[in-house]
Amino acid sequence: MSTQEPLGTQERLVRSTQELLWERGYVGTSPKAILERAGVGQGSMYHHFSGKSELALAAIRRTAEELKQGAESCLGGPGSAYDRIAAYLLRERRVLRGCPIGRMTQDRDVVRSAELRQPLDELFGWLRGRITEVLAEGQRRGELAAELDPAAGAAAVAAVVQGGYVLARAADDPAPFDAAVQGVLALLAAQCTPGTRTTD
Amino acid sequence: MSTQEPLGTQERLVRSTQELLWERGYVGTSPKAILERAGVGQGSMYHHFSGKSELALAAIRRTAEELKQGAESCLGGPGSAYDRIAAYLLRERRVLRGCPIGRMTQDRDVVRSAELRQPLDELFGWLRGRITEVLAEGQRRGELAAELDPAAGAAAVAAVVQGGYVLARAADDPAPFDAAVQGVLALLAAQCTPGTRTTD
DNA sequence: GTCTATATTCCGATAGAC
DNA sequence: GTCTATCGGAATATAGAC
Repeated sequence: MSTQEPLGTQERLVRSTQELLWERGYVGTSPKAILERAGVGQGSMYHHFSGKSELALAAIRRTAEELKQGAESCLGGPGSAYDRIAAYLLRERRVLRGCPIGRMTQDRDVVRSAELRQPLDELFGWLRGRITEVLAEGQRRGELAAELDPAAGAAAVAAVVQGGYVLARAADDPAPFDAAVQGVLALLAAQCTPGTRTTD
Repeated sequence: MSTQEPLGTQERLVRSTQELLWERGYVGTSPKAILERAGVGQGSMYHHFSGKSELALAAIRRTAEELKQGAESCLGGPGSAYDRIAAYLLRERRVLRGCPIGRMTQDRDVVRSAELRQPLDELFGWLRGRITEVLAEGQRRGELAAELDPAAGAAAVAAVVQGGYVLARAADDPAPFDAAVQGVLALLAAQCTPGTRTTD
């Protein structure tokens, strides 16, 4: 279903910006670098976009949407609540690259702009809400202990992923990420009624 | 015990750099901004330091050492293992500012330099090890379930803090940080032998 | 729509006076 | 030790030809 025809100029600009924001952040990404990666001239960019920030907004929105789809494909899958959380946490990731959206929260110009921050807020808000739903559903089905606070548990799960990236990048090694994920999964497993886990 | 005499030029440069790295990151911090905040001329800076990266190294080392002392004052305190972890997690923080060291992991120039990354690696390595010790000690004392994996639990605890900052900054609201902390604390509490918690 | 000039400002560092 | 002057290059954008 993925189209194979050559990409338009505008599309190439957005994709180049997505990559560069991930690699270098907003402050570290120059229009010149975007143009070179996209293989277009300066005039093209300022024809389609008013400048760096508008282009970044398009790129951030696109990336956030992609992450949302990816997370939903795990969290909305089959299996018990634990299994779906585990599927999300154990998903293949290029850990040392970090989270392309989480990274933006460390960029001053992004967080200070209501417009640029909005997609981050929406993505993580959605994510915490979605995990909360999964946990609450697990409780209703009797899979998870009734004492568990779904919203707090969801925040912890989402935080472990984002913090795992930080620890891994500091160590230049994915191991701390994997350890953090195993840690929170083991804690969550202790809340499970026996026989409700497929994973592990 | 804190000295009150006016700070030397070198010291003012280091402290200004610490602040600016926290606020703007490495890429976003210019020598000019450092000089202005420190109230010194350009010549002074290049007299005491070879350039931006050497100054950043001094500032990062200093900040990492300060964070280590602060964490140790919680983790090395009195009480059960759970209490000490809780003291660390519930410590007063200016959440929306984020972690001054965790932030550096999102800075390309920092992570790519072995020298600049080293203090981050050391701090988070120490932190995970220290929390691991606390959890293992709790197990030996019979406070915590023997099934708990101390290293994995420690990684999860450290990750929740770093990820909590990310979620809070995305939302421009400390609430997700607090929720994540409560979430992981509740999961940890479920591993505790009754009567071993002072906190909560 | 896309290109090449050009403008202005800042970055990071060096030179050299005091 | 500290200051000001200066430098080569990059960042971000505008102007205007094609």
